[in-house]
Amino acid sequence: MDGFLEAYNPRDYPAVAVTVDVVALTIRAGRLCALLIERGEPPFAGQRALPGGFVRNETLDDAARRELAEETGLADRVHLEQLKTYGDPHRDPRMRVFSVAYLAFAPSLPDARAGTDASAAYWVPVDQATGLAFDHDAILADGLERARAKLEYTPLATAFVGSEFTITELRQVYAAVWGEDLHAGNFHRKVLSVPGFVEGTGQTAERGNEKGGPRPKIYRAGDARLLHPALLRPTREDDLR
Amino acid sequence: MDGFLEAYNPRDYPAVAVTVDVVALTIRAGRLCALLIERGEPPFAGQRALPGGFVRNETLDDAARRELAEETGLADRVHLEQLKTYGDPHRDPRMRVFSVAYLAFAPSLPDARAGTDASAAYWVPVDQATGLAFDHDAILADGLERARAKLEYTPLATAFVGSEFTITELRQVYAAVWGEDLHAGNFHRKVLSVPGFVEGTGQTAERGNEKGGPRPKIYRAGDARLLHPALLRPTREDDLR
DNA sequence: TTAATAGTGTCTTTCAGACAATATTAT
DNA sequence: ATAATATTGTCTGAAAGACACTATTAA
Repeated sequence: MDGFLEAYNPRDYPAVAVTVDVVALTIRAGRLCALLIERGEPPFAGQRALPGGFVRNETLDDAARRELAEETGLADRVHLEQLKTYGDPHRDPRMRVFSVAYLAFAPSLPDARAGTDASAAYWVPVDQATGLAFDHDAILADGLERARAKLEYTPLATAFVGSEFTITELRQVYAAVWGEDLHAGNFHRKVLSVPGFVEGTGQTAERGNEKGGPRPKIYRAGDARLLHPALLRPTREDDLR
Repeated sequence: MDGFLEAYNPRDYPAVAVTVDVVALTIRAGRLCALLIERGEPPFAGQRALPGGFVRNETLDDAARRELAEETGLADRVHLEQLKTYGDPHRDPRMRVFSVAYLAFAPSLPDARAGTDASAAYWVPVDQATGLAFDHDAILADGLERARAKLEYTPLATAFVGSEFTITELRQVYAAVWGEDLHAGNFHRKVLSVPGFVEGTGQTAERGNEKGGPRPKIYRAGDARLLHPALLRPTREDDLR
């Protein structure tokens, strides 16, 4: 960082731009979905991409929150964290663009709306979110891996459900994000045994499951920031080497 | 990302710069140390800072590796990963500068050398690495927390030692990074029980410890990319809420 | 009545951590 | 000889995962 700025004249260098792109995830109908926009202009016109935009005179966090709000309306109640920065020289064919990617967890939301720039915005199941513009396939993949890992040792699964929820809803979040079913009984006991993960409301749901069964108890998110002990994914040997 | 670039003229916007800054960590004499440079020019002249520099026509990873090599000579055998990007509007008083921070783990190295820009470069114990220029105190703190967490579930402690090492050396890495001693017997058994963490060489050290004791066996890093089960830090209750 | 679910109980295996024991080596 | 260390052994309690069981509710 030293030296160059003293002699730095912006006009001497090729222009660079900095954007934020957001991997926004939610769960709809039991499936993990990502927010995508449809590009109206070249390059990649007509192709899908992650929502994002130019960073203005604001912090990076604020830029990400603003972009997300433009597409979803909702920026409160959404967990947002920085993911990674992508800056390969030719990731954008027009000029050098650095993209600071963010990861967002949203509860089930009304349909997305088109932002100011995008011609359309909608939630897409992540296994169908392929062929994205730029390097957005890779960004999405990194976001998914981060999300899967974060469910293990943080209570962020609660960011995918409403402020009040049942243990079964929470389990369905894990199942959707990890892509595999969890044993209902063991999951139930585990969640209740982790201090601060959830706290009871004393209330019970109006009805049981559509297919029958007792009315479940209703919980709120607790005050834990980390799960201890963690809720580990079933291990796949291949991931380790 | 959509829209603005079509109408984007660099001359219409305040210039921005993108740099990389590196949190390079090593262990010297049993203490965790960070690489710092001394700034020669204002702002923050004479103050210490993280090594870093302007991103050229190269990937971000390459930029970080180049900057690190300028200060340490050594870029091989160094683990390097992206940490986080810092872009608050006024983090640099002169202009808008986005810094992509990297985290590096190096084995014990010869003294650092001054890079092209810096007037001096040296390893400083992390508890004495305070009062840095810009927002580098915060970047260093984020890097340390990442390093501490990574030792738990990855074999990256081996990046701090030579290619051949003893279990005791590995334990001293954990002790230095986590800032607390570990029980020698339990640590020993634990490391050997995690598949792929270390593999024996069949060799034994020339001598035992200076103060006596048997000659320890010598190990190499194994092929695991993740530790399973993980080697968890002693829990501090406060960290959880 | 039937079938599915919420929630609890039990058992086995694994693992972390405390502590002890033994053999080996530098001084 | 002494003292420190490397390595292994033993024990206890926590926790994960498999499985079984009960009570409750929708259809």
